[in-house]
Amino acid sequence: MGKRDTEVTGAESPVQFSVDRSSPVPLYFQLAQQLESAIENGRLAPGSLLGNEIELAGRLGLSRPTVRQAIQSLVDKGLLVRRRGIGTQVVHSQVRRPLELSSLYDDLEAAGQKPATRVLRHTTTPADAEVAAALGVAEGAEVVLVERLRLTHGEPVAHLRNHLPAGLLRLETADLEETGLYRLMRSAGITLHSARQAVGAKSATAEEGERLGEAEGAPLLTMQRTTFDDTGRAVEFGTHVYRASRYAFEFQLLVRP
Amino acid sequence: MGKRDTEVTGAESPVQFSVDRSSPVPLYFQLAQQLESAIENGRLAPGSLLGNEIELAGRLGLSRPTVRQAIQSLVDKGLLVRRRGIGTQVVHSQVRRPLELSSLYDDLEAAGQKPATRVLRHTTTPADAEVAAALGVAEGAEVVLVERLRLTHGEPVAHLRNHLPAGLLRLETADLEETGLYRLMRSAGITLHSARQAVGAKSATAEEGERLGEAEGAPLLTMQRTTFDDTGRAVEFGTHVYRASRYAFEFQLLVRP
DNA sequence: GAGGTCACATTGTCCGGACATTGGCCGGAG
DNA sequence: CTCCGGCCAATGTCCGGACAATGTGACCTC
Repeated sequence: MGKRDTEVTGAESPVQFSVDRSSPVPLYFQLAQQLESAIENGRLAPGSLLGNEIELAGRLGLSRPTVRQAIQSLVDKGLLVRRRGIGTQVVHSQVRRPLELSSLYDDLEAAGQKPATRVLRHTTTPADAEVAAALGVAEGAEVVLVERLRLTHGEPVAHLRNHLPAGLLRLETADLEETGLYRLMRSAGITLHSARQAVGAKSATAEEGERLGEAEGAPLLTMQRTTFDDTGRAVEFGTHVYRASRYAFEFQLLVRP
Repeated sequence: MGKRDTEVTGAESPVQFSVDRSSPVPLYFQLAQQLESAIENGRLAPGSLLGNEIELAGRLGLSRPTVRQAIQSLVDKGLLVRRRGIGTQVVHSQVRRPLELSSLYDDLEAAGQKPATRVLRHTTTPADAEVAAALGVAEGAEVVLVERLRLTHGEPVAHLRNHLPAGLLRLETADLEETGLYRLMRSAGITLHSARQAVGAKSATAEEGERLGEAEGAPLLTMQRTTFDDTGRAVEFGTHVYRASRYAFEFQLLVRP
């Protein structure tokens, strides 16, 4: 019950949308999802107009604010562009997902690389000045230190060194071997909010080369990251080193209007 | 005329807001700006509640949707966090600007580095397969090629190699020496929309070392970027190389909820 | 005293309407 | 033929209200 159908661009490929008022999913979200999938499937051709908001609302039995909210969420994602006096059209560029706060583990898994993790160290240690500043704890305070080697197909990809505030969550070495740190934090009820990153490059020292299977002096990609939860608390400080021959950061970014 | 004042957190430091209905600036935007500056100045303490939307609207003489729009824009920026049943509070982390589609020129200028540019090449050339694919033109089609050396304090920082579709804009070598490419494109009426980037590392070849003032084999940071305007057209394809000893990418990213 | 239950506060969702602003189209004037 | 002005379509802004969903805290019961 409570369904309404409609279409846009009545020309060649009429795309149908419908909302279910009995669903607990917000109406604007239902519409946004359907629009997004229609765009990804190509049922909504790139560059095509979306039809004016008022009529679209009328056909769906929704109000204009609700339709606008759905459209706006896709504009924020970069899938649509609004032009006053013209209409709303589908952006026709290869939009990958914009830069997310993703873990290396998820990145590799999404690429079908079957990541594996070897935990090299998992202890507590006094925070040095750098770690203390990043995590917002006193210098010398005990923090959790995790050092991991991330591999794909048995080959090392990166060396990950992370510091976490003590008592933030119960970390099990076995879990660390199984999945990524971010997933463990999320499933512990921590809401990741933002991160500050710095990406650079360096030459491998003898020790780093040994660890990663590269020659001394080989180019390495470095990343330092501090992650905050939604209360502003620093929940993680990481210093990571990637083999440049095996990994590069790829991402899409949008211009904030 | 048409001003209304109010405050939040009537406790110690009453923060005043006011909107000017005679201004052409949207009301929600006025409020958002005032909230943002209050947060940056610390007049709105990190972690403090913002007071409920209905009362805030009433005091300002605005409707709740308008107030919500202002708050929402700051939530999107990562400055505020909403919690249903609780209220809206100020995030208390050092929020720098999130990753923007900025040019190296702007980055350096913002850091007070007084960037200089030396144009090494500025011609047209047939597109090879890689450039043609990135720009969406036919292989062999004529495209504009610009090679620049970016310096600060007389020292090279990066070597920038850019390809642009022919006829996109009139590029003057003199302008390129004066400012960044993105600024020139924007002032030519091009609306930058999104970019796809890949960041990696490599060792300097003899030629690269020569150009950048580094030894052969020195670590370099590489970036490839394709930029699109709001119609989805590729407007620029760049292959850049940075001295790792002088430059690193720093940015903040937000979790998309 | 401990536990659960209920009221309250606050944000989330949604509606229907009104007017302003902008960009393109078309017709008329020069 | 060109240029200018006005009309039209579409999004932008704003209002006032209504009900739902969700944490918090106090109250009540056991």
